[in-house]
Amino acid sequence: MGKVEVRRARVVDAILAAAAEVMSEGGAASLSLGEVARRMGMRTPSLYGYFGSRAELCDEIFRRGWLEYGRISASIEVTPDGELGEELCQGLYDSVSWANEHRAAAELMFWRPIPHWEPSPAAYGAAAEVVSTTRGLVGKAQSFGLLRADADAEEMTEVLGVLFTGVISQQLSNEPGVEARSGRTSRYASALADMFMHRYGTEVRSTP
Amino acid sequence: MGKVEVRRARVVDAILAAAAEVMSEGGAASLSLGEVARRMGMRTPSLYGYFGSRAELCDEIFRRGWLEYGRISASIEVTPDGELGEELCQGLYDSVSWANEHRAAAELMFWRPIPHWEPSPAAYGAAAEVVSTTRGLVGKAQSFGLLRADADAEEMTEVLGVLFTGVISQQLSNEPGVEARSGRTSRYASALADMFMHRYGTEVRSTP
DNA sequence: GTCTATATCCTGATAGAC
DNA sequence: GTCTATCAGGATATAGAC
Repeated sequence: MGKVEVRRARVVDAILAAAAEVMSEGGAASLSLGEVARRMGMRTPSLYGYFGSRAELCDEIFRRGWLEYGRISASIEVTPDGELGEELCQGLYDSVSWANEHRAAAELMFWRPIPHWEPSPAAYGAAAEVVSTTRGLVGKAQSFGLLRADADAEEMTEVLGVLFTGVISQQLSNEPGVEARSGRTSRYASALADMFMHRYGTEVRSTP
Repeated sequence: MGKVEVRRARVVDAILAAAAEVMSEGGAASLSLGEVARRMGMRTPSLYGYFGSRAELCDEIFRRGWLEYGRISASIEVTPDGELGEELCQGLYDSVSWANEHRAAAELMFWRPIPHWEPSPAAYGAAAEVVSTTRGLVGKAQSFGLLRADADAEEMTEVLGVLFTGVISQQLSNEPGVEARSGRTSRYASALADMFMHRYGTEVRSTP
């Protein structure tokens, strides 16, 4: 990659960061190119040298958001003798924390806050990849005997999707910015993980 | 209530209906008073005779939304010999259907799509009431022996909140308008209900 | 109660000079 | 690449006549 491309990529990063900052403050729909340019010390038309439109900018935030969020999913360690329930609980916490710290991306990823905008098929691919990764982890857990072999892997993946979407949505709408471990999440994260493992796990565990 | 009040209430209803229509089409944040007035055959300033501001209009849609949605929660029948799992599954379907048919209200209720708007404390009371109703149903189910008496009622209520928020969010963001029974919801509604009952129910049931 | 007229400010996007 | 200038339109909200 040549020097110009590096420099260009850096400007793109800066634009995305400024845009995310604006959206985090006033909600995703409050994104305005004028405000982004202002914070960067540029004029609005200059932004069009890097993005074709406001929608393309949203697309890129959405795409990178799923890319980064995917690392959280992937960081759930599935090992033969690990405590899957605790890993899952940790994953819920991490997701909520991530959504707090990346509100702009999270709103675009889990809601549909921008009038007349929806992610392009290309951007949507990044989201699909995360689902696919999750599906892989479920299969792995099954092969290790941590999750019931007779349960439908697709079903478990969908159920996990609902749980993660649920906690993130509640966090963003009810107490944005409140740290996961001190907020409402702490009241149900472990309960959700327990419930999932109780239904789909193989271990018989005592329940209070 | 005098004739003028009746007439006034009817106009208020019509404004709310028009506003909901606009928001349903382009997303909640696409609400514009000009467009509302246009559809009603009025001028924008006339709306200010009924609502003090755009925010107040959102507040009222939010408040009425929770009021109406509360009827779905309340319609989950908890009877001593009823099948609670099936009632819960039906409740999930009904919620998704309701969210589809009342997209404007649902977006305001479960997301935070309008820049710089958040529900007033008064409007939020309607939401709290629904949680309280749910909590009551959980207690009732416990007293009937349908849910474990040794489980925390608050915890179960919170868990249910996450499940309902999760399915509604996924519906609104992934396939708005698609009927619940023919969409993705059909792939996990019963699985979620099963999972909840498996963990918190008293019956021992065979699981495939 | 509803209107016209207006204040004030914002938006995304483009043309073309430098 | 970035700028100035501008287009064409939108928004919420208010003042005051009828």
